[in-house]
Amino acid sequence: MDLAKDLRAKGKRLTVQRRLVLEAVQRARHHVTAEEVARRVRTQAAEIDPSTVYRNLEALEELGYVTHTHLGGRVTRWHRADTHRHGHLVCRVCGAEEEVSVSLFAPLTRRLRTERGFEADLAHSAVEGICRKCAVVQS
Amino acid sequence: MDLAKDLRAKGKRLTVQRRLVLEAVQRARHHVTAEEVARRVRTQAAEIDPSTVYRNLEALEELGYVTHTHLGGRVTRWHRADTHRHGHLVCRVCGAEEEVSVSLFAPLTRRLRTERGFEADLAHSAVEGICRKCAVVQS
DNA sequence: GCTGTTATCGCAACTCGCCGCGATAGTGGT
DNA sequence: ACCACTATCGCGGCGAGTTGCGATAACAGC
Repeated sequence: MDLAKDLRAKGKRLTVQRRLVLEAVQRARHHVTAEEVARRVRTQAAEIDPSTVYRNLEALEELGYVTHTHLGGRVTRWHRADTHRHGHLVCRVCGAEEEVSVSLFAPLTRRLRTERGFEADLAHSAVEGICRKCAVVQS
Repeated sequence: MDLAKDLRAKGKRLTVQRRLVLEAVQRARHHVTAEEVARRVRTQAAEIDPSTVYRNLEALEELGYVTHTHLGGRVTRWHRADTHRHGHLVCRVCGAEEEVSVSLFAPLTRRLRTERGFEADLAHSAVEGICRKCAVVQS
């Protein structure tokens, strides 16, 4: 697929900065914060402003290349859009993150759709709680 | 119940600022942001610093008087702790908020506990998605 | 290629939430 | 009442993320 052509078809342009931001997210093995993307990008090209990184992450999400997830409540993580969808469990005590299959959320999603007409995206926000390890310690 | 006595028993003090922050949250009909609390408080007492509001909300939460919920991912809302527990649905398109009974989350909570040993607090974070009204418009 | 249009960039400044520090003022003990 | 102790306060400043604006450069049309 031709990235430049795809972008142009949507009235967007392929800039050096945009390409580097996209590559940084795609190369990342796991989820990364915007700040991590900015750091990675700067090792490649001298002076790319943080605001440019934020704007490009937003633009690339709109175009369907990347997505973001809210972990905890304050932290936002970005990852490529073509990997399998999954939910997140975040421990409030130790901060550990676990991934869970979205199929676990399916019954709730279905119920919210039929009972409230609400199309939930449970993969977008993490589920906060206390993980097994910390639950033992606390009690 | 004697607020001052209750606080003292926990090694905390009852200051003017703390009382005003608590009252502001309790008087609020719905959930309020820290900034709204700060504004309400300032109409009562001249100069209360925003940082004082943040610290007091935190302290009051620790003491069990208030709780907070992450809506959307960026916004944090506070409310009194003695009302019934409930979950939140937030529409990504129009921003509308709906409350839902926590009982809807019970099956998922149970499943996460038995299968992953994870004690989820689904009332703490909002579920993002698209509400009935916006779903119709979009399609 | 050359040129006009305008998406995007870098910069500066701003907001929100948070933290460290010295000053202030609740609180328990005399 | 007064004093010592220390939780809490106001202030200044930091970090992440956002926004407005003039400058730059990607793209389309000739």
